[in-house]
Amino acid sequence: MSRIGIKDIAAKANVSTATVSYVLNGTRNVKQNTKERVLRVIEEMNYKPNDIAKSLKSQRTNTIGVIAEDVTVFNVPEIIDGINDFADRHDLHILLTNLRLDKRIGRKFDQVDSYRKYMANAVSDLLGKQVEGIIYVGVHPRDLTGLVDTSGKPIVYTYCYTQQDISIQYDDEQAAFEAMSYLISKGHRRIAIISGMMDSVPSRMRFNGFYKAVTQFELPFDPQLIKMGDWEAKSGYELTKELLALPEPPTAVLAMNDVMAVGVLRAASEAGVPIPQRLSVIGFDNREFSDYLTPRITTFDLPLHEMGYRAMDSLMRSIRGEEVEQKQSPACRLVERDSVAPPQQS
Amino acid sequence: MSRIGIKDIAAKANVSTATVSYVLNGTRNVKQNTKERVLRVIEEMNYKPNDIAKSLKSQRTNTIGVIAEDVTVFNVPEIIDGINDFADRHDLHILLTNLRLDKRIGRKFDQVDSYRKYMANAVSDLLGKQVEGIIYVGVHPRDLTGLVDTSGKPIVYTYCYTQQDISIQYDDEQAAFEAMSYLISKGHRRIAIISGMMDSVPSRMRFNGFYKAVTQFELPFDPQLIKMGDWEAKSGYELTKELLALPEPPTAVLAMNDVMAVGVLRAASEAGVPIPQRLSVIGFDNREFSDYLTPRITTFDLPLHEMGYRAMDSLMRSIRGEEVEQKQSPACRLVERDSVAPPQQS
DNA sequence: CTGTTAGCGCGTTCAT
DNA sequence: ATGAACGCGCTAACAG
Repeated sequence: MSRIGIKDIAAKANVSTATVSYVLNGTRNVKQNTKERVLRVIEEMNYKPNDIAKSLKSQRTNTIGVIAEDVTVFNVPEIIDGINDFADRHDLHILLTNLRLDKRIGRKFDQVDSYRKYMANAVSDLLGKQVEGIIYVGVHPRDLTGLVDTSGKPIVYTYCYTQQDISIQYDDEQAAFEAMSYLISKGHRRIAIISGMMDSVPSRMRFNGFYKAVTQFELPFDPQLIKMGDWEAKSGYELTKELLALPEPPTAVLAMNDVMAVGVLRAASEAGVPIPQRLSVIGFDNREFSDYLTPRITTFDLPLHEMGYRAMDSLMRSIRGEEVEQKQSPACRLVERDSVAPPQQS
Repeated sequence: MSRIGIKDIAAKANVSTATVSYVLNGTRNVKQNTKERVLRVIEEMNYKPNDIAKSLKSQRTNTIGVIAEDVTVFNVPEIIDGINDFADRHDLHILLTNLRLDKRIGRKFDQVDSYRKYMANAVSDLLGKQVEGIIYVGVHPRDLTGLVDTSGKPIVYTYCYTQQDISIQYDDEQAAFEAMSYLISKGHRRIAIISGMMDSVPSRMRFNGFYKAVTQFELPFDPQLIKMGDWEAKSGYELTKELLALPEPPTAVLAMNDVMAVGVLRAASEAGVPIPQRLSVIGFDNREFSDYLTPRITTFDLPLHEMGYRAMDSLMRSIRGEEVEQKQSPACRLVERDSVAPPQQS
């Protein structure tokens, strides 16, 4: 199946290749007569121009490289969807590199050396393919400064960030503050928090939001209500058992992700503590399952699609040489369900 | 800007471009001396060959087009991960097209005309980019015969199929049969099934597996135990209420997906029927949340990674002109958890 | 055996 | 409306 080229068309239509090119791209006026003839031949021969050759001359590939740390982690597909949404509207193509970090190194993000080479290879491949820019999609918000060298090509980070590039990451602190405000508006004063690990930036930022609410609303600050988890259900379970064993247990728990909220539910159920009547729970991430649990848990939805879309938008602006805001933080959105109620009068 | 080309290297190293090319590709012997000099200059100038130009000449892009019906649907990321796994090992690149069907048309897969144009565009774009083959990743197993024309380029379907191309789809019938065998081995004889909609091929195949077990193990066939759901939790909930209201309710329920199993759990809980003591439940898909529910539900894991990996393997064989099995059906795997127990003696 | 020259792949675009 | 140069790297043919 030797592909038919522009010169086959030119020959059959009795014109030069230049004319065919002009007809195809509307780059210049062509007599209606010949134009139609050319178009007809193109149709007949089912001709498709070769974008590779076109790119070589035009120096444009209309292709963006996307490096995803791991497409199987829950936040990534929605971000890619946002990227595609933008790409569709602007006739851009996506060259996807999946680092498969979760499969290859698990959660050991601190062991940078174990994946630095994957990143370098990915970038190198993408640059070789002449992508016009790169979007880096993390699986865990963290500082990646100095890890990736794109030799000058624009790059935008999302779900992570660096000190010197454009990055898009939702506002952790604001979301935690809003969660607290919501619980407080329902009448809660004794609110516990189950955080992620404190070596994680979002953990600390969400804790800041928590603490800001504590001071701003003048809640009693009780260190016993502050528990450090590890993002997994089991830690939510165990820390909730501790909380419920307190002489004066909290009336509400803010879990920093929905997975740990699962543990909260389990511990409460085992202890015979009904949710939300005696304990309110609020999660984070709006994972699909948060709607399947009993009770359905109130949580925060992440602006993942928007992050992908804005990453593309920012990248394209950057490619065009426009000024782009370095840090963008779209807001999370409260999803009210059944796991929060006013505290019981006692 | 990586404006530097092979001739810049050649100039600086005082050799011809041919020599540089030979050094880079090891296509011919080059004197150790000059080779080192060239390599040094390449290093110094941080030169990266332009794959676009290379592809134009070599007629090979090492790029595979992947068309995903919707990357945000649960089965797709794992399949893509399998595709990437293979691609990594064979130095292939992935040009990803996300049709976004779930967002654009929802579940109305029968309305082919509403998305035929998206498919055609996707294929056309990919062919223009000179991909060496295409993998089509569905979100719902169904027959796509006649929808996609790749003008001769190899294509492999996964999580769906056509009458004339290679396709990889797990074995629905076998899985349903195994689910039944498992329940029967636990002592169940009165087993209900909550199917998906019967206009769906996998529904019918799983039903075949169910029925095969009924006859093979000589179970009483009671049409009241056969319920048709619509894949959503609500239908699982309502149909289970009907089942529990039966004069002689089933001791086990086979739900054709985990989402409907959520409904089963809810209905049982409301009716005060403990699971698994008085009702065993088995799901399908091994969705993440199936491990977070109470009780954790027993289900079937789908070989998604393997499907992606094998799709790539088959595609590459096909590209090389080798004979490839047209239909491949990797097996699903039982995941034993807490929602199945022997039936209560009554 | 090592290195060079020149044409090619495929479409774009300038000068004629 | 056309011929021919061009983009960038590969490679056949040729020279030393």
